Amino acid sequence: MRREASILHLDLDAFFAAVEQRDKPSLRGKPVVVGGTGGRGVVATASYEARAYGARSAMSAGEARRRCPPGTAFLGGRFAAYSATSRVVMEELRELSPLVEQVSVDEAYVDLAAGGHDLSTDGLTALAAALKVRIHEATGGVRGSVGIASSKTLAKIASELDKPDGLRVIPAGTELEVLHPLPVRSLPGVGPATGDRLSSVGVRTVADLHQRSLTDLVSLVGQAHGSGLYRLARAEDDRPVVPDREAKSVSAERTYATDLTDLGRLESEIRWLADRVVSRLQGDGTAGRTVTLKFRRYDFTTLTRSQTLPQPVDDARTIAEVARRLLAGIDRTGGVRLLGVGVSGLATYVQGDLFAPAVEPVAAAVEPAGDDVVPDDPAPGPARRVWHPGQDVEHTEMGRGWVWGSGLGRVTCRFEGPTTGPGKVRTFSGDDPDLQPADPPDWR
DNA sequence: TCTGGGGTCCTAGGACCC
DNA sequence: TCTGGGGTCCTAGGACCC
Repeated sequence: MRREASILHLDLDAFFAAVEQRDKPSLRGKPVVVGGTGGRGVVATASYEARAYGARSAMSAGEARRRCPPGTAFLGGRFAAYSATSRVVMEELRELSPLVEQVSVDEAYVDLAAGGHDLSTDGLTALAAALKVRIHEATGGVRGSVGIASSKTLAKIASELDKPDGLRVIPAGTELEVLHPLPVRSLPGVGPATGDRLSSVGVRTVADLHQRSLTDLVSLVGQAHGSGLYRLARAEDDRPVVPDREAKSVSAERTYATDLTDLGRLESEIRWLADRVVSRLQGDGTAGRTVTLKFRRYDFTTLTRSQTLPQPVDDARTIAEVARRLLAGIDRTGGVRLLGVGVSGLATYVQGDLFAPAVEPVAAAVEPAGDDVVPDDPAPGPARRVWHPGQDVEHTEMGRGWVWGSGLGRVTCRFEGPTTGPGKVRTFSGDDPDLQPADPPDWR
Protein backbone atom coordinates (compact mmCIF):
# COMPACT_ATOMS: atom_id res chain seq x y z
CA MET A 1 0.00 0.00 0.00
CA ARG A 2 1.42 3.35 -1.02
CA ARG A 3 1.18 6.63 0.79
CA GLU A 4 -0.87 8.13 -2.01
CA ALA A 5 -3.37 6.75 -4.46
CA SER A 6 -1.23 6.26 -7.55
CA ILE A 7 -2.37 2.97 -9.12
CA LEU A 8 -5.09 3.12 -11.75
CA HIS A 9 -7.16 0.14 -12.83
CA LEU A 10 -9.19 0.21 -16.02
CA ASP A 11 -11.88 -2.32 -16.86
CA LEU A 12 -13.75 -1.94 -20.14
CA ASP A 13 -17.50 -2.37 -19.79
CA ALA A 14 -19.08 -5.45 -21.43
CA PHE A 15 -16.22 -5.14 -23.83
CA PHE A 16 -17.00 -7.64 -26.61
CA ALA A 17 -20.65 -6.64 -26.69
CA ALA A 18 -19.69 -2.95 -26.70
CA VAL A 19 -17.50 -3.44 -29.78
CA GLU A 20 -20.37 -5.20 -31.53
CA GLN A 21 -22.78 -2.40 -30.67
CA ARG A 22 -20.27 0.15 -31.89
CA ASP A 23 -19.89 -1.61 -35.24
CA LYS A 24 -23.57 -2.44 -35.76
CA PRO A 25 -25.75 0.52 -34.83
CA SER A 26 -28.87 -1.66 -35.03
CA LEU A 27 -27.64 -3.48 -31.90
CA ARG A 28 -27.35 -0.34 -29.77
CA GLY A 29 -29.69 -0.33 -26.82
CA LYS A 30 -30.56 -3.98 -27.40
CA PRO A 31 -29.55 -7.16 -25.57
CA VAL A 32 -26.39 -8.63 -27.11
CA VAL A 33 -24.72 -11.87 -26.08
CA VAL A 34 -21.26 -12.75 -27.41
CA GLY A 35 -20.06 -16.34 -27.35
CA GLY A 36 -21.86 -19.59 -26.99
CA THR A 37 -23.26 -20.00 -30.44
CA GLY A 38 -21.98 -23.57 -30.66
CA GLY A 39 -23.64 -26.63 -29.23
CA ARG A 40 -21.71 -26.53 -25.98
CA GLY A 41 -20.94 -22.86 -25.68
CA VAL A 42 -20.94 -20.42 -22.81
CA VAL A 43 -21.45 -16.67 -22.75
CA ALA A 44 -18.27 -14.62 -23.03
CA THR A 45 -19.89 -11.20 -22.59
CA ALA A 46 -23.45 -10.00 -22.18
CA SER A 47 -24.33 -6.38 -22.85
CA TYR A 48 -25.92 -4.52 -19.95
CA GLU A 49 -29.27 -4.76 -21.74
CA ALA A 50 -28.87 -8.58 -21.77
CA ARG A 51 -27.74 -8.60 -18.13
CA ALA A 52 -31.04 -7.00 -17.23
CA TYR A 53 -32.67 -10.29 -18.29
CA GLY A 54 -30.21 -12.34 -16.26
CA ALA A 55 -27.63 -13.26 -18.90
CA ARG A 56 -24.15 -13.52 -17.39
CA SER A 57 -20.61 -14.36 -18.41
CA ALA A 58 -19.80 -18.08 -18.16
CA MET A 59 -23.48 -19.01 -18.29
CA SER A 60 -24.36 -21.77 -20.75
CA ALA A 61 -25.69 -20.47 -24.03
CA GLY A 62 -28.87 -22.45 -23.55
CA GLU A 63 -29.57 -20.76 -20.25
CA ALA A 64 -28.93 -17.32 -21.77
CA ARG A 65 -31.34 -18.08 -24.60
CA ARG A 66 -34.03 -19.08 -22.13
CA ARG A 67 -33.62 -15.85 -20.21
CA CYS A 68 -33.32 -13.32 -23.01
CA PRO A 69 -36.28 -12.09 -25.08
CA PRO A 70 -36.78 -12.68 -28.78
CA GLY A 71 -34.69 -10.22 -30.74
CA THR A 72 -31.61 -10.72 -28.58
CA ALA A 73 -28.49 -10.88 -30.74
CA PHE A 74 -26.37 -13.99 -30.17
CA LEU A 75 -23.00 -13.49 -31.81
CA GLY A 76 -19.99 -15.74 -32.24
CA GLY A 77 -17.34 -13.12 -31.59
CA ARG A 78 -14.82 -11.24 -33.77
CA PHE A 79 -11.61 -11.44 -31.84
CA ALA A 80 -9.54 -9.48 -34.33
CA ALA A 81 -11.85 -6.49 -33.83
CA TYR A 82 -11.62 -6.81 -30.05
CA SER A 83 -7.84 -6.92 -29.97
CA ALA A 84 -7.54 -4.01 -32.40
CA THR A 85 -9.81 -1.96 -30.14
CA SER A 86 -7.87 -3.12 -27.11
CA ARG A 87 -4.63 -1.86 -28.62
CA VAL A 88 -6.16 1.59 -29.09
CA VAL A 89 -7.11 1.67 -25.41
CA MET A 90 -3.70 0.47 -24.22
CA GLU A 91 -2.07 3.24 -26.25
CA GLU A 92 -4.19 5.77 -24.38
CA LEU A 93 -2.99 4.30 -21.09
CA ARG A 94 0.64 4.52 -22.14
CA GLU A 95 0.12 8.23 -22.61
CA LEU A 96 -0.34 8.40 -18.86
CA SER A 97 2.70 6.41 -17.79
CA PRO A 98 5.32 4.07 -19.18
CA LEU A 99 4.31 1.51 -16.55
CA VAL A 100 1.20 -0.19 -17.94
CA GLU A 101 0.42 -3.79 -17.05
CA GLN A 102 -2.14 -5.32 -19.37
CA VAL A 103 -3.95 -8.10 -17.53
CA SER A 104 -6.25 -9.15 -20.35
CA VAL A 105 -7.78 -7.79 -23.51
CA ASP A 106 -10.08 -5.50 -21.51
CA GLU A 107 -8.19 -4.78 -18.31
CA ALA A 108 -4.98 -3.03 -17.24
CA TYR A 109 -3.15 -1.34 -14.39
CA VAL A 110 -1.24 1.94 -14.71
CA ASP A 111 1.38 3.19 -12.26
CA LEU A 112 0.62 6.89 -12.13
CA ALA A 113 3.57 7.61 -9.84
CA ALA A 114 5.79 6.95 -12.84
CA GLY A 115 3.96 9.55 -14.91
CA GLY A 116 4.44 12.75 -12.94
CA HIS A 117 0.78 13.53 -12.21
CA ASP A 118 -1.05 15.55 -9.63
CA LEU A 119 -1.96 12.82 -7.15
CA SER A 120 -4.44 14.83 -5.11
CA THR A 121 -7.96 13.44 -5.07
CA ASP A 122 -9.20 16.27 -7.28
CA GLY A 123 -6.27 15.83 -9.65
CA LEU A 124 -6.86 12.08 -9.92
CA THR A 125 -10.57 12.52 -10.47
CA ALA A 126 -9.92 14.94 -13.31
CA LEU A 127 -7.32 12.62 -14.79
CA ALA A 128 -9.69 9.65 -14.73
CA ALA A 129 -12.56 11.65 -16.21
CA ALA A 130 -10.36 12.85 -19.06
CA LEU A 131 -9.10 9.32 -19.67
CA LYS A 132 -12.62 7.95 -19.93
CA VAL A 133 -13.52 10.58 -22.51
CA ARG A 134 -10.40 9.86 -24.55
CA ILE A 135 -11.08 6.11 -24.53
CA HIS A 136 -14.66 6.67 -25.63
CA GLU A 137 -13.55 8.91 -28.48
CA ALA A 138 -10.56 6.87 -29.60
CA THR A 139 -12.51 3.61 -29.73
CA GLY A 140 -15.60 5.11 -31.27
CA GLY A 141 -17.91 4.32 -28.39
CA VAL A 142 -16.45 1.83 -25.90
CA ARG A 143 -16.63 2.86 -22.27
CA GLY A 144 -14.61 1.79 -19.29
CA SER A 145 -14.65 1.96 -15.51
CA VAL A 146 -11.69 3.46 -13.71
CA GLY A 147 -10.53 2.92 -10.15
CA ILE A 148 -7.61 4.66 -8.51
CA ALA A 149 -6.16 3.72 -5.13
CA SER A 150 -2.99 3.02 -3.22
CA SER A 151 -2.61 -0.61 -4.35
CA LYS A 152 -3.57 -2.89 -7.20
CA THR A 153 -6.23 -4.70 -5.23
CA LEU A 154 -7.87 -1.51 -4.03
CA ALA A 155 -7.73 0.02 -7.50
CA LYS A 156 -9.41 -3.06 -8.95
CA ILE A 157 -12.09 -2.99 -6.29
CA ALA A 158 -12.56 0.73 -6.91
CA SER A 159 -13.16 0.18 -10.62
CA GLU A 160 -15.87 -2.36 -9.79
CA LEU A 161 -17.73 -0.11 -7.38
CA ASP A 162 -19.42 2.22 -9.88
CA LYS A 163 -19.61 -0.03 -12.94
CA PRO A 164 -20.53 0.56 -15.70
CA ASP A 165 -18.94 3.82 -16.87
CA GLY A 166 -17.58 4.17 -13.35
CA LEU A 167 -15.03 6.47 -11.80
CA ARG A 168 -13.86 5.99 -8.25
CA VAL A 169 -10.86 7.31 -6.37
CA ILE A 170 -10.09 5.84 -2.95
CA PRO A 171 -7.95 8.45 -1.18
CA ALA A 172 -5.02 7.07 0.80
CA GLY A 173 -6.03 6.52 4.41
CA THR A 174 -9.67 5.70 3.62
CA GLU A 175 -9.06 2.16 2.32
CA LEU A 176 -10.50 0.31 5.29
CA GLU A 177 -13.70 2.38 5.31
CA VAL A 178 -14.34 1.29 1.74
CA LEU A 179 -13.15 -2.27 2.18
CA HIS A 180 -14.76 -3.43 5.39
CA PRO A 181 -18.45 -3.30 4.45
CA LEU A 182 -17.85 -5.27 1.24
CA PRO A 183 -18.73 -8.95 0.97
CA VAL A 184 -15.61 -11.14 0.96
CA ARG A 185 -16.74 -12.55 -2.36
CA SER A 186 -15.96 -9.18 -3.94
CA LEU A 187 -12.26 -9.56 -3.14
CA PRO A 188 -10.22 -10.70 -6.12
CA GLY A 189 -9.13 -14.28 -5.45
CA VAL A 190 -12.20 -15.22 -3.41
CA GLY A 191 -14.29 -17.47 -5.62
CA PRO A 192 -17.08 -19.93 -4.87
CA ALA A 193 -14.92 -22.44 -2.96
CA THR A 194 -13.15 -19.93 -0.74
CA GLY A 195 -16.36 -17.96 -0.30
CA ASP A 196 -18.15 -21.08 0.96
CA ARG A 197 -15.36 -21.94 3.36
CA LEU A 198 -15.30 -18.46 4.80
CA SER A 199 -19.06 -18.34 5.02
CA SER A 200 -19.09 -21.65 6.91
CA VAL A 201 -17.19 -20.00 9.75
CA GLY A 202 -19.30 -16.86 9.68
CA VAL A 203 -17.03 -14.66 7.59
CA ARG A 204 -19.17 -12.77 5.11
CA THR A 205 -17.74 -9.26 4.95
CA VAL A 206 -14.21 -7.97 4.87
CA ALA A 207 -14.79 -6.64 8.37
CA ASP A 208 -15.52 -10.23 9.48
CA LEU A 209 -12.31 -11.28 7.78
CA HIS A 210 -10.39 -8.60 9.68
CA GLN A 211 -11.48 -10.17 12.98
CA ARG A 212 -9.83 -13.51 12.21
CA SER A 213 -6.32 -14.44 13.21
CA LEU A 214 -3.67 -15.34 10.69
CA THR A 215 -3.58 -18.87 12.10
CA ASP A 216 -7.35 -19.28 11.60
CA LEU A 217 -7.21 -18.16 8.01
CA VAL A 218 -4.20 -20.29 7.13
CA SER A 219 -5.79 -23.40 8.58
CA LEU A 220 -8.99 -22.61 6.69
CA VAL A 221 -7.69 -21.95 3.19
CA GLY A 222 -3.97 -22.77 3.19
CA GLN A 223 -0.74 -20.89 3.73
CA ALA A 224 -0.55 -18.64 0.69
CA HIS A 225 -4.22 -17.85 0.36
CA GLY A 226 -4.71 -17.47 4.11
CA SER A 227 -1.92 -14.99 4.58
CA GLY A 228 -3.03 -13.19 1.41
CA LEU A 229 -6.54 -12.72 2.81
CA TYR A 230 -5.18 -11.63 6.17
CA ARG A 231 -3.21 -8.88 4.45
CA LEU A 232 -6.04 -7.94 2.14
CA ALA A 233 -8.39 -7.31 5.06
CA ARG A 234 -5.84 -4.76 6.24
CA ALA A 235 -5.43 -3.24 2.76
CA GLU A 236 -1.84 -4.45 2.69
CA ASP A 237 -0.75 -5.03 -0.88
CA ASP A 238 2.54 -3.88 -2.34
CA ARG A 239 2.55 -5.73 -5.64
CA PRO A 240 4.18 -3.59 -8.30
CA VAL A 241 2.77 -2.76 -11.71
CA VAL A 242 4.77 -5.01 -14.05
CA PRO A 243 4.68 -4.33 -17.78
CA ASP A 244 5.55 -7.10 -20.28
CA ARG A 245 5.01 -10.21 -18.23
CA GLU A 246 6.53 -13.26 -19.88
CA ALA A 247 4.14 -16.11 -20.64
CA LYS A 248 4.76 -19.26 -18.58
CA SER A 249 2.77 -21.70 -20.66
CA VAL A 250 1.03 -22.03 -24.00
CA SER A 251 -1.92 -24.32 -24.57
CA ALA A 252 -4.78 -25.10 -26.91
CA GLU A 253 -7.91 -27.06 -26.16
CA ARG A 254 -11.20 -27.89 -27.80
CA THR A 255 -14.59 -29.08 -26.63
CA TYR A 256 -16.34 -31.30 -29.15
CA ALA A 257 -19.97 -30.92 -30.10
CA THR A 258 -20.38 -34.65 -29.45
CA ASP A 259 -18.08 -36.82 -27.37
CA LEU A 260 -15.28 -38.54 -29.27
CA THR A 261 -14.53 -42.22 -28.95
CA ASP A 262 -12.49 -43.11 -32.02
CA LEU A 263 -8.79 -43.36 -31.18
CA GLY A 264 -7.69 -42.32 -34.65
CA ARG A 265 -9.83 -39.21 -34.42
CA LEU A 266 -8.44 -38.38 -30.97
CA GLU A 267 -4.92 -38.69 -32.26
CA SER A 268 -5.56 -36.42 -35.21
CA GLU A 269 -7.14 -33.90 -32.83
CA ILE A 270 -4.00 -34.04 -30.71
CA ARG A 271 -1.96 -33.33 -33.78
CA TRP A 272 -4.15 -30.36 -34.63
CA LEU A 273 -3.89 -28.95 -31.09
CA ALA A 274 -0.12 -29.46 -31.09
CA ASP A 275 0.09 -27.52 -34.36
CA ARG A 276 -1.78 -24.61 -32.80
CA VAL A 277 0.47 -24.59 -29.75
CA VAL A 278 3.57 -24.75 -31.90
CA SER A 279 2.57 -21.89 -34.15
CA ARG A 280 2.29 -19.65 -31.11
CA LEU A 281 5.43 -21.08 -29.54
CA GLN A 282 7.44 -20.41 -32.66
CA GLY A 283 5.85 -16.99 -33.08
CA ASP A 284 7.19 -16.11 -29.64
CA GLY A 285 10.57 -17.72 -30.29
CA THR A 286 10.12 -19.96 -27.28
CA ALA A 287 10.07 -23.66 -26.44
CA GLY A 288 9.04 -25.63 -23.37
CA ARG A 289 10.13 -28.75 -21.50
CA THR A 290 6.84 -29.99 -20.08
CA VAL A 291 4.08 -31.32 -22.32
CA THR A 292 0.63 -31.62 -20.76
CA LEU A 293 -2.41 -33.44 -22.07
CA LYS A 294 -5.78 -32.33 -20.74
CA PHE A 295 -8.65 -34.77 -20.92
CA ARG A 296 -12.28 -34.20 -20.03
CA ARG A 297 -14.63 -37.15 -19.99
CA TYR A 298 -18.24 -37.29 -21.09
CA ASP A 299 -19.24 -36.66 -17.45
CA PHE A 300 -17.05 -33.51 -17.14
CA THR A 301 -14.46 -35.15 -14.90
CA THR A 302 -11.15 -33.69 -15.97
CA LEU A 303 -7.64 -35.12 -15.79
CA THR A 304 -4.21 -33.92 -16.82
CA ARG A 305 -1.15 -35.98 -17.64
CA SER A 306 2.22 -34.36 -18.14
CA GLN A 307 5.76 -35.23 -18.94
CA THR A 308 8.91 -33.18 -18.59
CA LEU A 309 11.50 -33.73 -21.30
CA PRO A 310 15.27 -33.32 -21.04
CA GLN A 311 15.30 -30.36 -23.41
CA PRO A 312 12.78 -27.72 -24.45
CA VAL A 313 10.79 -28.66 -27.54
CA ASP A 314 8.93 -26.52 -30.03
CA ASP A 315 8.10 -28.93 -32.83
CA ALA A 316 4.62 -30.28 -33.40
CA ARG A 317 5.60 -33.85 -34.05
CA THR A 318 7.42 -34.34 -30.75
CA ILE A 319 4.73 -32.54 -28.75
CA ALA A 320 1.97 -34.52 -30.45
CA GLU A 321 3.71 -37.81 -29.89
CA VAL A 322 4.31 -37.16 -26.22
CA ALA A 323 0.67 -36.12 -25.85
CA ARG A 324 -0.46 -39.21 -27.74
CA ARG A 325 1.56 -41.41 -25.37
CA LEU A 326 -0.02 -39.68 -22.42
CA LEU A 327 -3.46 -40.31 -23.95
CA ALA A 328 -2.66 -44.00 -24.27
CA GLY A 329 -2.45 -44.25 -20.47
CA ILE A 330 -5.97 -42.91 -19.88
CA ASP A 331 -9.19 -44.89 -19.75
CA ARG A 332 -11.34 -43.43 -22.52
CA THR A 333 -14.48 -45.41 -21.77
CA GLY A 334 -17.61 -43.33 -22.24
CA GLY A 335 -16.13 -40.79 -24.62
CA VAL A 336 -14.11 -37.62 -24.57
CA ARG A 337 -15.69 -34.20 -24.30
CA LEU A 338 -12.52 -32.10 -24.47
CA LEU A 339 -8.87 -32.50 -25.35
CA GLY A 340 -6.10 -30.01 -24.67
CA VAL A 341 -2.39 -29.87 -25.34
CA GLY A 342 -0.07 -27.50 -23.53
CA VAL A 343 3.59 -26.73 -23.12
CA SER A 344 5.10 -25.14 -20.01
CA GLY A 345 8.53 -24.61 -18.54
CA LEU A 346 9.14 -22.12 -21.32
CA ALA A 347 12.62 -21.00 -22.22
CA THR A 348 13.62 -18.58 -24.90
CA TYR A 349 14.84 -20.62 -27.78
CA VAL A 350 18.57 -20.13 -28.30
CA GLN A 351 19.70 -20.78 -31.81
CA GLY A 352 23.26 -21.82 -32.47
CA ASP A 353 25.71 -24.66 -32.13
CA LEU A 354 27.08 -23.82 -28.72
CA PHE A 355 25.41 -26.81 -27.11
CA ALA A 356 25.12 -28.90 -30.23
CA PRO A 357 26.50 -32.12 -28.73
CA ALA A 358 23.96 -32.10 -25.92
CA VAL A 359 20.89 -31.12 -27.91
CA GLU A 360 21.59 -32.88 -31.17
CA PRO A 361 19.05 -35.70 -30.82
CA VAL A 362 16.22 -33.37 -29.97
CA ALA A 363 17.35 -30.85 -32.55
CA ALA A 364 17.11 -33.65 -35.07
CA ALA A 365 13.50 -34.16 -34.06
CA VAL A 366 12.79 -30.49 -34.71
CA GLU A 367 12.91 -31.12 -38.42
CA PRO A 368 11.43 -34.53 -38.67
CA ALA A 369 11.95 -36.44 -41.82
CA GLY A 370 10.34 -39.84 -41.79
CA ASP A 371 13.76 -41.31 -42.30
CA ASP A 372 14.98 -40.15 -38.92
CA VAL A 373 13.18 -43.10 -37.45
CA VAL A 374 15.01 -46.30 -37.96
CA PRO A 375 13.02 -48.69 -40.11
CA ASP A 376 11.76 -51.90 -38.60
CA ASP A 377 14.47 -53.75 -40.38
CA PRO A 378 17.70 -52.35 -38.99
CA ALA A 379 19.77 -52.88 -42.05
CA PRO A 380 23.50 -52.33 -41.75
CA GLY A 381 24.46 -48.83 -42.70
CA PRO A 382 24.78 -45.57 -40.80
CA ALA A 383 25.03 -46.79 -37.23
CA ARG A 384 23.73 -43.69 -35.50
CA ARG A 385 20.04 -43.88 -34.72
CA VAL A 386 17.87 -40.94 -33.79
CA TRP A 387 15.23 -41.29 -31.10
CA HIS A 388 12.65 -38.70 -30.23
CA PRO A 389 10.38 -38.34 -27.20
CA GLY A 390 7.06 -40.08 -27.55
CA GLN A 391 8.28 -42.59 -30.09
CA ASP A 392 7.03 -46.14 -29.62
CA VAL A 393 9.70 -48.73 -28.95
CA GLU A 394 9.92 -52.45 -28.36
CA HIS A 395 12.57 -53.92 -26.05
CA THR A 396 13.33 -57.62 -26.05
CA GLU A 397 13.04 -57.90 -22.26
CA MET A 398 10.95 -54.90 -21.23
CA GLY A 399 8.33 -55.17 -23.94
CA ARG A 400 6.58 -52.20 -25.45
CA GLY A 401 7.44 -48.75 -24.26
CA TRP A 402 8.16 -45.28 -25.46
CA VAL A 403 11.04 -42.84 -25.58
CA TRP A 404 11.16 -40.40 -22.71
CA GLY A 405 14.28 -38.57 -23.73
CA SER A 406 17.56 -39.01 -25.51
CA GLY A 407 20.95 -37.44 -25.71
CA LEU A 408 24.68 -38.11 -25.65
CA GLY A 409 24.26 -41.45 -27.37
CA ARG A 410 21.75 -42.75 -24.82
CA VAL A 411 18.03 -43.17 -24.93
CA THR A 412 15.75 -43.32 -21.90
CA CYS A 413 12.51 -45.27 -22.26
CA ARG A 414 9.44 -45.72 -20.14
CA PHE A 415 7.62 -49.02 -20.06
CA GLU A 416 4.04 -49.04 -18.90
CA GLY A 417 0.61 -50.04 -20.01
CA PRO A 418 -2.77 -48.43 -19.40
CA THR A 419 -3.35 -50.82 -16.51
CA THR A 420 0.09 -51.14 -14.98
CA GLY A 421 0.19 -47.67 -13.49
CA PRO A 422 3.47 -45.81 -13.05
CA GLY A 423 5.98 -47.32 -15.37
CA LYS A 424 9.55 -48.46 -15.22
CA VAL A 425 12.20 -46.23 -16.70
CA ARG A 426 15.38 -47.63 -18.24
CA THR A 427 18.25 -46.05 -20.11
CA PHE A 428 19.97 -47.79 -23.00
CA SER A 429 22.75 -47.07 -25.37
CA GLY A 430 21.33 -45.40 -28.46
CA ASP A 431 22.47 -48.31 -30.59
CA ASP A 432 21.39 -51.12 -28.26
CA PRO A 433 20.24 -53.93 -30.56
CA ASP A 434 17.63 -55.06 -28.01
CA LEU A 435 15.79 -51.77 -28.50
CA GLN A 436 13.85 -51.19 -31.68
CA PRO A 437 11.27 -48.71 -32.85
CA ALA A 438 7.81 -50.21 -32.72
CA ASP A 439 5.28 -49.71 -35.46
CA PRO A 440 4.99 -45.98 -35.99
CA PRO A 441 1.56 -44.46 -35.44
CA ASP A 442 -0.63 -43.81 -38.43
CA TRP A 443 -1.55 -40.16 -38.33
CA ARG A 444 -3.97 -40.41 -41.19
C1' DT B 1 -28.75 -27.03 -25.79
C1' DC B 2 -25.33 -27.48 -18.48
C1' DT B 3 -20.79 -26.31 -17.76
C1' DG B 4 -15.47 -22.27 -23.48
C1' DG B 5 -10.71 -21.27 -23.87
C1' DG B 6 -6.64 -19.18 -22.31
C1' DG B 7 -4.04 -18.48 -18.53
C1' DT B 8 -1.77 -18.07 -13.26
C1' DC B 9 -0.77 -19.70 -8.76
C1' DC B 10 -0.86 -23.04 -5.01
C1' DT B 11 -0.76 -27.62 -2.64
C1' DA B 12 0.61 -32.16 -1.70
C1' DG B 13 3.06 -36.31 -2.27
C1' DG B 14 6.90 -38.98 -3.97
C1' DA B 15 11.60 -39.40 -5.79
C1' DC B 16 16.08 -38.25 -5.17
C1' DC B 17 20.17 -36.03 -3.36
C1' DC B 18 23.06 -34.29 0.30
C1' DT C 1 22.26 -49.90 10.59
C1' DC C 2 19.03 -46.60 11.95
C1' DT C 3 17.20 -42.11 11.83
C1' DG C 4 16.26 -37.48 10.42
C1' DG C 5 15.93 -33.30 7.85
C1' DG C 6 16.20 -30.01 4.04
C1' DG C 7 15.92 -28.81 -0.75
C1' DT C 8 14.62 -29.47 -5.51
C1' DC C 9 12.19 -31.49 -9.23
C1' DC C 10 8.20 -33.67 -11.08
C1' DT C 11 3.26 -34.85 -11.35
C1' DA C 12 -1.76 -34.20 -10.58
C1' DG C 13 -5.38 -31.63 -9.21
C1' DG C 14 -7.89 -27.55 -7.81
C1' DA C 15 -9.14 -22.61 -7.30
C1' DC C 16 -9.46 -18.58 -9.57
C1' DC C 17 -9.44 -14.83 -13.23
C1' DC C 18 -10.97 -12.67 -17.66
